[in-house]
Amino acid sequence: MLTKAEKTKQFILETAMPLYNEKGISGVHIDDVLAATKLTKGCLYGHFENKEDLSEQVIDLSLKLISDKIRLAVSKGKSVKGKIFAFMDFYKNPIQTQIPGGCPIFNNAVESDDNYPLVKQKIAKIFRAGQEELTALLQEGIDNGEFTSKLEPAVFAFKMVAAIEGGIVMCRVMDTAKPLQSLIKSLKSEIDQYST
Amino acid sequence: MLTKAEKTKQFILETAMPLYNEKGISGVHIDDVLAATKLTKGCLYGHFENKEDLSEQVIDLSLKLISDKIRLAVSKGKSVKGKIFAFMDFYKNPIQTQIPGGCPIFNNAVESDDNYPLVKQKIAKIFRAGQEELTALLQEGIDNGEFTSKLEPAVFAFKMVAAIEGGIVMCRVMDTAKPLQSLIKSLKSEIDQYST
DNA sequence: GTACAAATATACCAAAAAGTTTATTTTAAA
DNA sequence: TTTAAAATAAACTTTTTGGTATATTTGTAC
Repeated sequence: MLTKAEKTKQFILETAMPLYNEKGISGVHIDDVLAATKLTKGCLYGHFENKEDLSEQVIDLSLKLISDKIRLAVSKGKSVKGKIFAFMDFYKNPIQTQIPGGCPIFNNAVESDDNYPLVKQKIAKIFRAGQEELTALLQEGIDNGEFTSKLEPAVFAFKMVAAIEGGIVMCRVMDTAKPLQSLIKSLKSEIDQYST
Repeated sequence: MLTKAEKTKQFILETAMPLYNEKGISGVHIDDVLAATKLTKGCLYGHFENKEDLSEQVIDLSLKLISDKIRLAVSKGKSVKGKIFAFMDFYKNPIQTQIPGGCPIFNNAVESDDNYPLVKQKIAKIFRAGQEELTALLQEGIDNGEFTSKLEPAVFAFKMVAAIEGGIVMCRVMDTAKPLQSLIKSLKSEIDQYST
């Protein structure tokens, strides 16, 4: 069981998470976190060394959370095609995202690439691992006969993730989920064309 | 001819542009702009009311600049297909972007969607106009017989922009241009499949 | 039930960042 | 060529933000 201190720390991290996802690292101030948690400075600094420490742990948590959820969603698919479709469906709603503010992987990617090399490296690792897993999954689909060998696993994996992540941002800005939903339909029908 | 004051203002805007594109609105400080321009506060505040004023004008300039460049690139295409390919090729290098730091439309989209409603609305307008133009262009290709009517203009327009913009971010974080280049190749071959 | 950990309240400090002021110097427009 | 505009230098103010300190209160683990 979690001790009071551990619970409070978790609470801070979870409460700060959407703030960071919405405002970005340089957009979040300690006072924002205090206001959101209704805790005092003394308490917060009892759990975190400084803002950098807090930021790092918040981001780590949001990245872990989203990664776990994606993996879980994908694992529910019965076939390779089912898993790929589950991946796409995971991103169906770009307005109400799992963590408010959009996809934390992508948001952090944009903010970190020129400013936070450590975060950037973490995101790069996630993207690379994700691409490898999706590529391997698609390859498995070819190997087990679900897809024709015309499907290029690495190319499709990249196109799918790039289009969905890009689509989320565009939809969020335009305040409509429709284009992303059409996009997912289109990606699915691409997959269907490669299906045997 | 531009007066000295106008030249200086332009110089400030142009010098600040890559800073804003790399660090974002909340990541840029007046001192950063002063350091980059080697001008003094007195001078800068002689040309801009405050940081908000500066930020707005810098962003407006970067959005105008990139929009103009895209339009120019597209206009060089001889056919509809040529224009679409020119659009894709415009984004061929995600590491060395037109304005250092990636695509300003997209960067601002990510930062503004939860924080800067005015910027968000400007970006939304650009996305909507861009989608309309690309959709119309693709429709023109169907109408003039370049493409088969199997091509869905609006869906493809969205997929193309979303995938390219998402691909830029992913490539920048992973420090490689290759996946985006493969993606563009793949989008071109999609177009070729719809070509008559 | 109490002792210790956790959190509060409050005040404070330091640094960063935004913005102002003014006297002086430079420079380019008329 | 001279005068008005533009830029500098430098000091200063204000506000915001991050962080510290401590005495006191609350709450919970044992």
